[in-house]
Amino acid sequence: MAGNNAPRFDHCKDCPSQGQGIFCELENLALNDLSRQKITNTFKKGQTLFVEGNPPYGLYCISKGNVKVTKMGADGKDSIVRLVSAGDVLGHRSIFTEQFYSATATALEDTSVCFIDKKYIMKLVQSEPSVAQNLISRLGKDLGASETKIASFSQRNVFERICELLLLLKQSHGVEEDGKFRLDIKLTREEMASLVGTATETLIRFLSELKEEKAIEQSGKTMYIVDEEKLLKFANLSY
Amino acid sequence: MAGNNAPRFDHCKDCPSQGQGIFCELENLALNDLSRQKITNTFKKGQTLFVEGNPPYGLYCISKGNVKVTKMGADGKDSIVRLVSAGDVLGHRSIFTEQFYSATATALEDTSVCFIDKKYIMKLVQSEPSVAQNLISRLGKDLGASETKIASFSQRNVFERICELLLLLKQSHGVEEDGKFRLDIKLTREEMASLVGTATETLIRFLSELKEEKAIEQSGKTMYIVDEEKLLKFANLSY
DNA sequence: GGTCTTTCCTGATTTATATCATTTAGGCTT
DNA sequence: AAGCCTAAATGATATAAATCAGGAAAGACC
Repeated sequence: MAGNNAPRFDHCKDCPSQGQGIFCELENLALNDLSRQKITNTFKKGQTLFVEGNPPYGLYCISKGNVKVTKMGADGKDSIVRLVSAGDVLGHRSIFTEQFYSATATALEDTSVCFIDKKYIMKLVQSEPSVAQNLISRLGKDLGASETKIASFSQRNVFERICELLLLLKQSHGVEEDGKFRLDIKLTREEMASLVGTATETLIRFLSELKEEKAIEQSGKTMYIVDEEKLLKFANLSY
Repeated sequence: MAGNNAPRFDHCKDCPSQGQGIFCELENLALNDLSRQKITNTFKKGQTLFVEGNPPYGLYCISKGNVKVTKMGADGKDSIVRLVSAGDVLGHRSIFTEQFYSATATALEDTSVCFIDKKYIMKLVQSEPSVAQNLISRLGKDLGASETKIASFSQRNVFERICELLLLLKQSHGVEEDGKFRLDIKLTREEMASLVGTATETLIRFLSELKEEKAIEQSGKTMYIVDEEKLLKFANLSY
C-alpha cells in the first residue's frame, strides 16, 4: 500500500522473531496495536542504539543484523558482555530496574530494529501476562549465559575459552554449508578477543593454531567451524 | 497459637525482605494465600538448597542467612557466580527458562528459607502483574551485576577485582561499627578467591597488602572495611 | 588441656598471557 | 591498478598470577 520510499511500518506478525519473540502469544488485536505503536529504525555498522549512562527510552527488538553490548573500561578498553541477534530483545534489562543504561549497544552490521516506547512496554507487561513471562524467561536465559561466562573466566584458560566461544557462535550463528558451518556474524579479531577477555594477539595466535589443527577454516572475512568434536575436546566441554 | 515445637508458619508480612521483596505490592488477601502456600525451611551451613543439573521445584525466598550460588568446573573446582542474602529470591532464573538448575545453591551459614511451589509462583506471575514486574526487575539487576563482573574480569587485574569485591561486600553486608564497616557475611579465603576468580594464595597475599595499607582490618574471622576511599582508588572505581 | 584437622599465611619457582615491535595481507578509494 | 589504511599475523620479551611447598594459627573434638 505504501509508496516505495515511504517509511516502512511492517506488521509485527512478519517479524523474524516469530516463534521465539516475547510478543508471540499476543492476540491479533493486541498485536495490531503493538504494530502501530512501534517504530522501525535502521542502524549502519558502528552506529549506537543506546549509550552507557543514558536513561532508557524503551525496548528494542532486533529484526535484522547483530548487535554487540559493551561496557566501558577505565582506560577506554571496552568489553563485549553480550551479543544480540535478530529475534532478540535489547534494552529490556534497564527499563525495569530503573537504572541508566549500564552498557552501550552498537550495530555490528547494518541492522533493522523495532523500537517500543518505555511507557507502552510497561503497560503491556501489566496487561499481558505472556509478555511478562517471556521477558522473565529471556532475562533468565541471559543471566544463565552470563553466569556461565563468569565461571569460564575462573575455570578455563584462554585457549579453552576461545574454543567455547567458537562453539557458542556455531550454535547461535552457524549456517551449514557442505559439511562446514559458516559463522553468520561479522566480528573482528579485536571483538572476538574482547568476548573471551584476552589480548587480540593472543586470540589470533590460538586461532592460527586451530586452523593448523583443521578445527576451523577461514576464507576472506568469514569463518567456518570444520571440526566441532575437536573444539569440544579442546574446550573441555561436553554439551 | 502454635505450640513451641510445632512447625512455624510465619506470615509473609513479617518477612525481613519487606520493602524490597517481590511480593510487597500484593493485597492482603493474596499475601495471606501466599503465606499459607509457602513452606519455611532451615538449612545448616554447607547444606544445599538445590543442586546443579536437577529440575527446579520452585522459588526460594531467603529470610535469614547468606547463600552462595556455584557452578561446577571440569576438574571439580567450583566458582561462585552469585551471592544471595536475606530478602533476596533464589531459583527464579531456572523456573521460567524451563531449564534444569545451572548452578548449586549452598548455605554459607545457618539460613531460613521460604519455599514457594513452582506451580503457585507461575500462577502468581500470571495473575499479579506486580510480582511479574518485580521478578523482571530482580533478574535485570542480577544480570547487570553479572555483566559488570564479566567486564571486571577483562578489564581489571586481580588486585583491583579484590578491592572491588570488598567494596561490593561493604555495600551489601557492611554494618557500621565505630567508624569501620564490619562485613556481616562469613566467607573463607577460598570462597573470596572464587568470587574474584583467582588462586587462594594470591587473594591472601593481596589481603595482607591491604591490611598493611590500613584499608581493611581483621579480628578473628570477621573483616572490617576501614578506608573505603583507598579501596576505591586501588580498584580504579568511582562509584 | 591436648591432639587433630582445617584454614590461613608466606616464600620460591614456573608458566600462561600481556605487551611491545614488525611484517604481511586485505579492503577501499581514487 | 596503484596506493593507502586498517586489520591480521608472527616474533621476542616482560610480567602478573598460578603452582608448589612448608609452616603457623585457629577451630573442632575428645
